[in-house]
Amino acid sequence: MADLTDPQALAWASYQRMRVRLSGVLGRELAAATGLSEADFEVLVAVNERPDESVRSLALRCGLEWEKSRLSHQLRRMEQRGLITREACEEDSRGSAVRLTPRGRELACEARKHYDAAVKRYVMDSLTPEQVAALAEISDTLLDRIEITHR
Amino acid sequence: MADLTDPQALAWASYQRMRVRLSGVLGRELAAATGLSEADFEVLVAVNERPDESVRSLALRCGLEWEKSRLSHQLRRMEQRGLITREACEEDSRGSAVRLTPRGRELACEARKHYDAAVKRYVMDSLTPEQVAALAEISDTLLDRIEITHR
DNA sequence: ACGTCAAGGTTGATGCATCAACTAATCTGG
DNA sequence: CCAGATTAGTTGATGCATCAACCTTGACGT
Repeated sequence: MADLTDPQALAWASYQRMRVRLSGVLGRELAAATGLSEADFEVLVAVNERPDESVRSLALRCGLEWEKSRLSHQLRRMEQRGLITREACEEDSRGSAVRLTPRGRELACEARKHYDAAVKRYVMDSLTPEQVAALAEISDTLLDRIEITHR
Repeated sequence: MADLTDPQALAWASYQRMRVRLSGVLGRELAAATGLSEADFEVLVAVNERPDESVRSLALRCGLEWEKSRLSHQLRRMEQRGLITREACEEDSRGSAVRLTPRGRELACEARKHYDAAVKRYVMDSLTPEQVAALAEISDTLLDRIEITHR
C-alpha cells in the first residue's frame, strides 16, 4: 500500500493533463464545425450506424453505456433542436424508438468526418504504430481491471 | 487525409471507453470516501500544496489551467460548504485570496490518500513499468502536439 | 387470474463546465 | 495626469451528468 512512485505520479499527471486538453480541443472543433456537442455526436452516430431507420432507446442505452435518465434528457434536447424524433415502440409499449431527422442524418455524417479527421490529426499522426498499439493495450488492460473489480 | 485504419479506430474506441470508465470509478470512489467531487479535490489539493496559507485566485487559476468563471463558481460552492474562505487581496484590490478551512485542510489530506490509493489500485498495479512509461510518453507527445497547434 | 416485482422511460433537482456580459481596479502612452 | 485599454473576478444563462422519485407496462410465480 505504498504511495505512488515518482514516475507513476508523473505519468498520471501527464495523462490527466492530456485527457483534459485533448477532449477539450476535440469537443471545441466538433462544436465549431457542426454545432454539436460530443453527447449529440455520440447519439447521432450510434443511431446512424444502425441498419434500421429507427432504434429503441434501450438498445441505444446499452450501446452507449449511458444511464437511462441521461439518455432521456439528451434525447429531449435533441428532439427540441430537430435532430431526432421519438415515437412509440410497438413490441413494448413502455419503450420508445428514436429516428434521425434528415438534418440529424446529415449532421451525423458531417460530424463523423470532422471528428475522425481531428483524431487523426491530433492523435494518430503524432504517435508511432507501436504507441497506438501500446495505448490500445493499456486501455484494454485497465478496462479489464475495472470490469473485474466492479462485477 | 485518409480515414483511420482499423487498429487506429479500435485503439481510439478502447481509449475512449477506458477514459470514461476510469474517471467514473475514480470520481465515485472519491465521492463515497470523502463527499468531494473531482473539482473540489483539485482545488483543495492545489491550495493545500502551497507553502503559504492563502493563495491568490489568479495563481490557482494558472496552476489548474481553469477558466476564471469556472474557478469563481467552484469557489462559491466550496465556500458555501465550508471548505474554503475568501478574503481580499492586498497587493491588488481586484484580486481575492483563498484559504482552506480546518475542515478543508483535513479533507484535502484524506482525499489525497484515497485518490492516490485508487490510482495505484486501478492503474499502476495493472500496468507494467514499461506501460506506465509508455503512457507518460504518449501523453507528453500528444500534449506537445496540442500546445503547438494551439499557440 | 392475480399480486408482486422488475424494467423502460420521464421528471425534477443539483452540481459541474462554458460562454458572454458586466464591474471595478490597474496599467500605459502621451 | 488622464483616457483608453487590460486584467481580476463575478454573475446569469445554458447544456451536460447524475441521483432519486415516480409512472406505466410487462413478466412471473403461485
